[in-house]
Amino acid sequence: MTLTLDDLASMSGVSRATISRVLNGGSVAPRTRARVEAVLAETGYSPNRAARSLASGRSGVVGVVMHLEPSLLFVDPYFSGLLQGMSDVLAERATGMMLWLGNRSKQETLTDIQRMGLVDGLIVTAHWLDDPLVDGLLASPIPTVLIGHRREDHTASYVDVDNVEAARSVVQHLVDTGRTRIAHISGIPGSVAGEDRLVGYRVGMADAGLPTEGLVVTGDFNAPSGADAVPRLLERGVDAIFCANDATASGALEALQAAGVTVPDDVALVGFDDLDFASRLDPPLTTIRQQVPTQGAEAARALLNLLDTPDGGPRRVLLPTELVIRQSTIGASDR
Amino acid sequence: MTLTLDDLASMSGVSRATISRVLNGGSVAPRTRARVEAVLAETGYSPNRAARSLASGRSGVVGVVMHLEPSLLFVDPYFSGLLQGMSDVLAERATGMMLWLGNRSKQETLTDIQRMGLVDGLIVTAHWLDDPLVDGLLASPIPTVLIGHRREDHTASYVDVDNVEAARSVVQHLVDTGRTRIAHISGIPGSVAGEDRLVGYRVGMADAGLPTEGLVVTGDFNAPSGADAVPRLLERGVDAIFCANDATASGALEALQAAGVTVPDDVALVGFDDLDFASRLDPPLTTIRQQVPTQGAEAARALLNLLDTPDGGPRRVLLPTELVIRQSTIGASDR
DNA sequence: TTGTATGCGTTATCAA
DNA sequence: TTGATAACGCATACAA
Repeated sequence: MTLTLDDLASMSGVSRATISRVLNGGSVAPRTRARVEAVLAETGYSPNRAARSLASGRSGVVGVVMHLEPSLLFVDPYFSGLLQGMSDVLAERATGMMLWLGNRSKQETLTDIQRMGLVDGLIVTAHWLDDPLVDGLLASPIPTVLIGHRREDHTASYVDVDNVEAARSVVQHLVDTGRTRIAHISGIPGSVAGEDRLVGYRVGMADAGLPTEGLVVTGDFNAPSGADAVPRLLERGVDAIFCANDATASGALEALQAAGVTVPDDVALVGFDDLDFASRLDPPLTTIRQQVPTQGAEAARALLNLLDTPDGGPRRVLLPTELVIRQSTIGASDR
Repeated sequence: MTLTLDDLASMSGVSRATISRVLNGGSVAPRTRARVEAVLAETGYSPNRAARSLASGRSGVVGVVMHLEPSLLFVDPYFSGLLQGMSDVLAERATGMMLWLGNRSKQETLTDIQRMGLVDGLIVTAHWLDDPLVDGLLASPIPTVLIGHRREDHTASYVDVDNVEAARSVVQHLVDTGRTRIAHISGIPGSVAGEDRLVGYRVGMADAGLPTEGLVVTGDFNAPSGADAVPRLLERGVDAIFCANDATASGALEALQAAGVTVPDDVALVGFDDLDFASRLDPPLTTIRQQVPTQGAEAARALLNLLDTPDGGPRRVLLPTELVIRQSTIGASDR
């Protein structure tokens, strides 16, 4: 039952090459094409991937490298959102997707992918500014699109959200609602998101002519680091805290309330990510919403693009975000 | 720099065929093998996958199909646990893994996989007793291992946890601690886990000579369905509630406490899954722990096994579970 | 527009 | 134990 081009050729009275042209969109006379397509439909033929790869040098499969704790893959909606977006786009082009998770050493992952030799290109999550795995992948000849970016690298293709602009818009919102002592509990130093959001914060503060001395505390994207930072910030006198993500904000919120501070009356609070729980906090959290599936989709598109026209130079996409204003910054009384 | 067997052949002074034998474990004279392996190591040669697939008919890649509700994708550590277990085992055999998620129609997924034609076998999550996608996959010639099982099918290979025995052991624990009016808030009818756990409940009750009339309420694996069931069960007089999963139990717990019922003094409560939050409820929840990564690993092993010896008949693995006893059934006073 | 012929890099079947 | 050599199924340059 496994048909070959030769079978189809004899069935439709044309040569093998013509069938191939019909399949790959070559130029074929309309009548001939119709006849061949009829046979194609009738037989339900589907080409042998291996033979096609061998002859063409392309596999029709792209790799996705997510070097993270596998336990986070489905727990953190971020990664499943990315996968969702990617697979939608790739499916349109009948392109397969292979997934590498980060449960092995980086070097192993790298050689694995190269030895495997069955991907035409890669999409790689790059959440750390400095990551040997990513450096290795970029150095290899495999066309690669990053999700996140490399600060110093202007040759790599990437898709990222505009963390800087998002953070700046948070600060502006706080300034617009009358806050002046605006603190930032940062993400992990060395992480793309952490550093960019910090930069955006500084830009926003500078734009407003506000000081930042003593108002930045280093966090780690987790709730406890948010809670820890609160006492120090209260000592210094703040009327707003912008946290590097929602988890940090939830920890900060708990600590603020434990200290008898009212949000937002005494201190406004902002997160980043708009995870599910953000709207269910009390008060609901003002935060930044990212279109995560869109990020995955754009990365897939960028890669397909790169594969189609290898000489076109790097693709760089910076996606906008959305400020979601809730009661943690404006309260009921401001309305 | 892309080496072929011919290159290696001339470099090591043997024929192409001999190199291939060295690579694939054929019989080669020790001295010859040593010489070839030296060249292999020196050059860092790695075979062309497409050519290998074409000649051998095998791809060295297995597919993983997780056709689940997108909403579950975001909350359930179950799937990442499975992936983790699988990828560990597959990595040992240098076998690649392709992932299909459930964001497209079942029929599309099915034809996709077949047309793609580059997997040697499949691992498929089968959480519904009746699922056209799974039926289609089983009907196809691709060797397939299910996670979960088909009630009527005795030819399919599968890995599942022993839900029936687990549920029976829950009932026995409740009976052993003096409960007699034991209710069950079930999972979704038609789901493998829901139905098997219900069967185990009935078996346990029958073993203990206890009646079940009016004590089973249909739930849907979510917290609200647990909360909804509680008033009805309290009316009928119960001293224990076994919920089909932890989420249902958390809903039930809230409703019980809202009704002024003390857990476990008045009513004992049991869940299933031992998710993170189960131990953090008040009181901590007695539940069933599954070794999810083990399930994934066993599924991968079963599939590799099936690929190695296709005539060996179906592989069936039923994994044991562990009853985790906490204060929601024994309380502090029972100690 | 179509057909012919060759090559892609392995594996596997024969002989030697 | 080893070496020729024929598949494997398709894409593609070239010729017609």
